[in-house]
Amino acid sequence: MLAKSEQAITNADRTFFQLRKDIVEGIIPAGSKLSEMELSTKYEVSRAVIREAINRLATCHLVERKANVGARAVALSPEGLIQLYQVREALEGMAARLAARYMTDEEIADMQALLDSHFDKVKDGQSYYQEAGDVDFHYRIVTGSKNDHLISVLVDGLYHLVRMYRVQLGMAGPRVSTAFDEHRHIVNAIANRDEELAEMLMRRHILYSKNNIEKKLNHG
Amino acid sequence: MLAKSEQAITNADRTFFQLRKDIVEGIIPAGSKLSEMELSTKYEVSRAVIREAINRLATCHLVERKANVGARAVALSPEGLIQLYQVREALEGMAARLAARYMTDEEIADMQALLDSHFDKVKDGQSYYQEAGDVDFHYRIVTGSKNDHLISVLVDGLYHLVRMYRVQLGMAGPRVSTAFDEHRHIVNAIANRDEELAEMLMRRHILYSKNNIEKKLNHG
DNA sequence: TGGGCATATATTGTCGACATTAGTCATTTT
DNA sequence: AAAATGACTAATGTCGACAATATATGCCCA
Repeated sequence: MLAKSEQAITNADRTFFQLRKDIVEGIIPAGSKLSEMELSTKYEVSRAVIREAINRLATCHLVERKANVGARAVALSPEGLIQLYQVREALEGMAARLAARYMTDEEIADMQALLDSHFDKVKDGQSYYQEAGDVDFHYRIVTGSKNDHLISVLVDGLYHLVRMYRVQLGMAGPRVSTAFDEHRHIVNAIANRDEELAEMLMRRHILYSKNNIEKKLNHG
Repeated sequence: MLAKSEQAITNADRTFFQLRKDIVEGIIPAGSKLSEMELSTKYEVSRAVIREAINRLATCHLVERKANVGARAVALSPEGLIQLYQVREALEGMAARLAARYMTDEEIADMQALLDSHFDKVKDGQSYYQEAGDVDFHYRIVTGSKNDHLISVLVDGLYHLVRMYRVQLGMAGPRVSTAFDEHRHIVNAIANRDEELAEMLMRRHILYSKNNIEKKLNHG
């Protein structure tokens, strides 16, 4: 996996992570109401802690809050998925461009080595590539942009929503080997310091990925 | 001005808006510490309300919070400005593309009328165009994208940081008439439903705008 | 005299109780 | 009978006090 170095210090941190996990994985059903009282007994913390956790989730767009009414876990919808991937395309495209500009030669070499190890696994027929490897790859590109805003919006925000769609729609799909080739091409563009191509390839990659999930959403 | 329909319901809302304004406008100096006790007496609300407001500001990247230590207003830096505009370029470029796809003919006509009225003012030598008109223009494009994530990240997040840089670096600069022409070209591309061109022109527009502020930051 | 450790203080994190608001249901009035 | 109004209930919003943590101060020891 990847070390997101997101370690909980305070109780509110722990509760926030736990709540986020439960929403992303559907333990708390999408669209359901989040009662502060109920959750405070369930997670064995005070209401203030729950409130802070919910507030943080609201800024991640994982829950929607209305004043004096309460908060609900987000509902999944085709429109939401499309909008999500539109933003991903823009931001990760820019991330790839900046990665081609700012990543060190060493970081690029590491990423190439990572892809090689993924290739071995894919070759052996292990197809858990998508969930772990894909995330790892995109994570490295994004952090390689060296842009704190980009990193924050994607890693702290959108990626959890993406995972929520993937988990709750039961993604494991094909597109493993084809996605692998796309990753390889993107890394090559970055290694060549070709910003233009890196951005373009990443945008295409995201578009294909969106179409893939979209297909499942309409059929399943 | 523009009606952001951001109306305060609760005390935490009011305090959040007030605090945000004071940070953006430099009344609370950039980089200074935000003491919860101190602010609770100053704004005449309880610490819980201040805490919630600060938490919200943290997600806007207007303050940085460390557990058990406290929060500080963000510091302005050349790197921060560059990173900010890198994200703007990606997101607003995509917003222009989506606006060309999704805006209604009526919305486009309204925007053209808006530009006409701006043109009259610029022609008369009124140069408060940048602050009010520019914001209004970009706001319409972003909302025209019909993408909630895009709207939220830009309007609730980045734009306040952009304004913070502008205000605290004393922007009023030239680039009024040239920016106006750029706006006109972007609207034309949207009216022609030319997504590709709309995105490209918007990205160029943001780049020029960044270079303009960057120059001031290095000289002033 | 300089560095490390223990104490002291001030700030943040957490909690339970109270105030206020939204939503519901029954009652009343036209 | 339908709509409006009023009280009731259950949730969120707000508060002040207590607990836990980090920083500063001063003491002790090498």
